[in-house]
Amino acid sequence: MTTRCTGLREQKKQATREALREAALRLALARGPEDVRVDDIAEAAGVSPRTYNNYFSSREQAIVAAVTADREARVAAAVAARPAGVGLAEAVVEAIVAEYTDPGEPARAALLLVTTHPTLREAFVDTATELENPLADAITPRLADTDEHTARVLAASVAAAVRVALRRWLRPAAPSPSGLVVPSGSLPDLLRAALAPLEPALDAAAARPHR
Amino acid sequence: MTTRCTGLREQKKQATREALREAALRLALARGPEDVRVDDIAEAAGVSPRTYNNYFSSREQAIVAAVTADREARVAAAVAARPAGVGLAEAVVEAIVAEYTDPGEPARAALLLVTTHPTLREAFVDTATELENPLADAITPRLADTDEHTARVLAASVAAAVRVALRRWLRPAAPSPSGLVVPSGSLPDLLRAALAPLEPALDAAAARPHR
DNA sequence: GGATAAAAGTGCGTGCACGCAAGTTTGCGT
DNA sequence: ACGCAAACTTGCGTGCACGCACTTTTATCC
Repeated sequence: MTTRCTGLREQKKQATREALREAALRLALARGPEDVRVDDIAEAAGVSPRTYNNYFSSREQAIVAAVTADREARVAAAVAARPAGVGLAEAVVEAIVAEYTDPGEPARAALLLVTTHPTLREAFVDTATELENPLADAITPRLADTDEHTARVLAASVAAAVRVALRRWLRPAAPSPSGLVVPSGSLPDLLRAALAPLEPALDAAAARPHR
Repeated sequence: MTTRCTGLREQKKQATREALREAALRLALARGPEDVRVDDIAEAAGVSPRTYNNYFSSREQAIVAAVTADREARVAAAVAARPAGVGLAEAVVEAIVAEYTDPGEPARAALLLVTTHPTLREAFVDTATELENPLADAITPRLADTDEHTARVLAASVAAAVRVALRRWLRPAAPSPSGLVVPSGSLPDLLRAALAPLEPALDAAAARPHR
């Protein structure tokens, strides 16, 4: 055993993880998220309750994971896939926006469930934190000095900005002091707006500034 | 009741909060953090265990709060206090570095306790998140367009960078692939290094770029 | 191919976070 | 000065996260 377990082992692990995610989401959609016990999820997935806890450290995490799937990996892959010529900021922003745009009909109901329930909202926002590591790995080779730590800081900042955007998106139209209620625009717009302030930092650290 | 409760009420609340912090730290220093029960902290502070939970949502949070006190407010105040002429990036960096430098002897033992124990380390790192709101309020008036949301993003990014620096500081000399172990320098240096990549973003958004 | 080590699953016990519905204190209006 | 409403405290009950020790499964090495 050195670095990679490509065998049946990892395969089964992903299978149970997905079974748990799916079971959690299905039950939450059926009875509402508050009336789902951990034991129910475990039983529906065919594992022990203790095993459930080896995969997810909170009930909400399991439900939300069914919606977010492995978004982090896809974002990281998308950033890595962009040609080296394009600016780092643009690459990151587009990768994230693409990943967070409406995934189509099936997930619609699940997303409504998540956005409706406050506890799930917070868990959903927190999933953006998991972007940090994959994103750091993806942007490291694009930096001027291939500095591990700079990449970490930038990735963490991007993740933080995404969280801000998500919170704003989920905040149901806070009344402004001027009396107007801003209807908090579409998620892609909010993401672009939240990431815009970070673009100078990203391009300043990038290998070849985009102009 | 409008906005401020300046009376005896708020005063007592802060008193119990401090009593809980102090009790938690004292007990943790005495027996080690693992052997401190929530009931003990509550009893030592003279409140019910349930009340303890109204102030802190985890045991670690109470212990760590004794070390961090109300650091967030001081950082925000320090940023607000810097003259308007100086660059935003410099103001923020100096305020944070100043706040995270060695506070002197008394807290030394407590900090050792926190850095020693893994569970407390994580809680300690997480306290940096609380910088977000006060910091956002402090930098809002210094922006070119007094945009609430830009300030939020920048503050969240700064907080994220601080967390990265703290994690790196607490990481006990990870062995590098080249065989060398880097002794992970002093905290002020790490903070400056972590915040450096964000400086372009901060100064780009600032009211008057510092040069 | 069987022995052996690593890893995942499981049962149990403990401490804890938190909702809820009282009881108690504080502050304000008249 | 009195009383009322809001804020804080408390006890209780429930579900849950997680450490620990143990069993079962999987991968590797001779």
